[in-house]
Amino acid sequence: MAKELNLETIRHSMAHVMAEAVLEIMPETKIAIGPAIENGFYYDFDLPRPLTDADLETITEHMKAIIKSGVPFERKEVSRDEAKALFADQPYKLELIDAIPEGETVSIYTQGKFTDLCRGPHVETTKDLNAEGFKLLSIAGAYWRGNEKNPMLTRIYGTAWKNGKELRVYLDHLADIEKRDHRKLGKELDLFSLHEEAGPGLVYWHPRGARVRQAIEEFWRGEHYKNGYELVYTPHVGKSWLWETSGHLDFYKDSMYPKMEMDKADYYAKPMNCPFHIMIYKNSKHSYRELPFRWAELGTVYRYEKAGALHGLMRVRGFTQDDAHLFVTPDQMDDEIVEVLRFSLYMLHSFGFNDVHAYISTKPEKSVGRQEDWDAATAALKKAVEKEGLSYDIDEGGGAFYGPKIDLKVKDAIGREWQLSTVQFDFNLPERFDLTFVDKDGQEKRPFMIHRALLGSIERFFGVLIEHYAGAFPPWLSPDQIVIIPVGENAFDYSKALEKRLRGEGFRVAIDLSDDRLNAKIRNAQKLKTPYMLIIGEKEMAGDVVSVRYRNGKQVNGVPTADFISEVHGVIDRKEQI
RNA sequence: GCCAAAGUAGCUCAGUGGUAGAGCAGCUCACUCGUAAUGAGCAGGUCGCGGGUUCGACUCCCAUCUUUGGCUCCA
Repeated sequence: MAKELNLETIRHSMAHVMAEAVLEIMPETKIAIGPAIENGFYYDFDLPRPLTDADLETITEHMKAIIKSGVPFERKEVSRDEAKALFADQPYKLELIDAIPEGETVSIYTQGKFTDLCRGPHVETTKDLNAEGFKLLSIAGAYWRGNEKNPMLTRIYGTAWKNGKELRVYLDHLADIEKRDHRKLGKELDLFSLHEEAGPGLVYWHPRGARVRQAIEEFWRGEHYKNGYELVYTPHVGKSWLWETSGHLDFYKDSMYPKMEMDKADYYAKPMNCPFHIMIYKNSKHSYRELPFRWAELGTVYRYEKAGALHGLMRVRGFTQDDAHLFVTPDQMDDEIVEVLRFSLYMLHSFGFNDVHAYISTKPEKSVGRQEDWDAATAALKKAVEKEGLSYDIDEGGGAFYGPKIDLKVKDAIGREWQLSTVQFDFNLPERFDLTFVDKDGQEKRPFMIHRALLGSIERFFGVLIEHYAGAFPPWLSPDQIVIIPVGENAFDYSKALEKRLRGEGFRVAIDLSDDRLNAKIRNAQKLKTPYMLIIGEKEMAGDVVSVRYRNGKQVNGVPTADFISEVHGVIDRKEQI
């Protein structure tokens, strides 16, 4: 018996076993498709009634029995008509059979009493599956063939592994993901909240969350000045003229907050910052000598995301983009792209993301702009990515209609990918707003426009940071960098003076003057994941020293206060994690 | 928007067709404490919101809002 089994084959076979189990329980079920996916499998069903978690247990029991019965998976090639006869009472399968291209073999797999239309491959017998190596995870809705016009089927997700040990490792990983959930940590660490009664998808930054945001923004602004950007501020609303000209009203009206009527004009909350930066550009005539312009703004935008799409900080209706627009002459394009990319990587690394992968998206079928501009811009993107030595994939035809782009995805501490930076060419807006500059030859020419966001949205980026660090931010980002914990009341005055001294150093300092016992104070500081806890009692007061408890439990006693101060300055300046 | 589940105190959750309960947090009092929860007491809820059924609804039904898991979408 083949022992080197492919996980994908195991998972796909597991999906068939699940379908058999579901049919055993509810024979009138119509089956759709059941592929292997990353970490597991799913199968879509058209069921006679909704499922409950109890059903998952029953299905699991049936699956275990099928696995233990050790029946073989038998492949058979059949004609189209035979297949149709076999699946006469399975409408979804009939549709799939019709979709198989002429000339392609139609194959079916049978295990026990269950036969499925399937290309395979499968394990030899259900004995190759491990009854302890799988778990049904969730029930969800899914459109037949992924089209929202089609009926909604019930999808059961499961995970499957070679054995129970591998399954447990994966389930531990899922538990880790749950522990890092930014919505949970946001509450526990008192960072932010959302209020359904005040409007879904709108974020309230609490003082502790706002401190993190301020640290992010302060760094962001400083680096932008250093890198040749100018910072601008623009309004939050604008007349419909802006969005008619930009084309947003045509394409995205349904995703915009509805209009506000005022003085016989229609105003909209901005879903994008671009037209506003363009207004600044259009405020005067520009010479080639002035370009490039690099204008950045932490611009808050509003988009009416569908109710079901909202998710914590990751998908919201009001958010702040770390946006910038570059207006460049065609011959500045290559250098500017290289610089933007280098800057992006520097920023991502500063926040602790060192595993970055690039995705270049090229011209889609429907697009605006000249072919030679698309070619040049796409070539510039590729060159820049290669120059930075980034690994990349090309998504042919995946660009927006207005220009090619690079997206940067980072891997977090537990290997999940998040898309953060994006650099996009825009051949549309310069045309629509008739942007020009006067070139050397005295002719008016069209500048290139590049949109870019390094962090994406501050809200989402914050969510990613929370999950990446599991709430234990590096000191430069931590809401409280230091908490002072007096052992007893007689150390209160000294502790307050110390707090003042440390604040004077620019540190974010908290002090625990509650009447809790020392143990409880440490526990509370630990739960807030404060990087440095200073225990202050008789010994420390006597010698101008501090006893430092790090949040990892490490403890160093009797550190001269001045030494501690310079240690923390160093860690913050170098943006180190401790 | 679609499918499904959920909504009970600030948080985490129990509970029942006869108008609600715990732990933590909060407040008060006592203890003044040396490395992950000191003890006692008090207070806190029109059980998401609106209808209906019923002698009686937090519980059953309908509608609605929101949240969660997915699907679709994501300029």
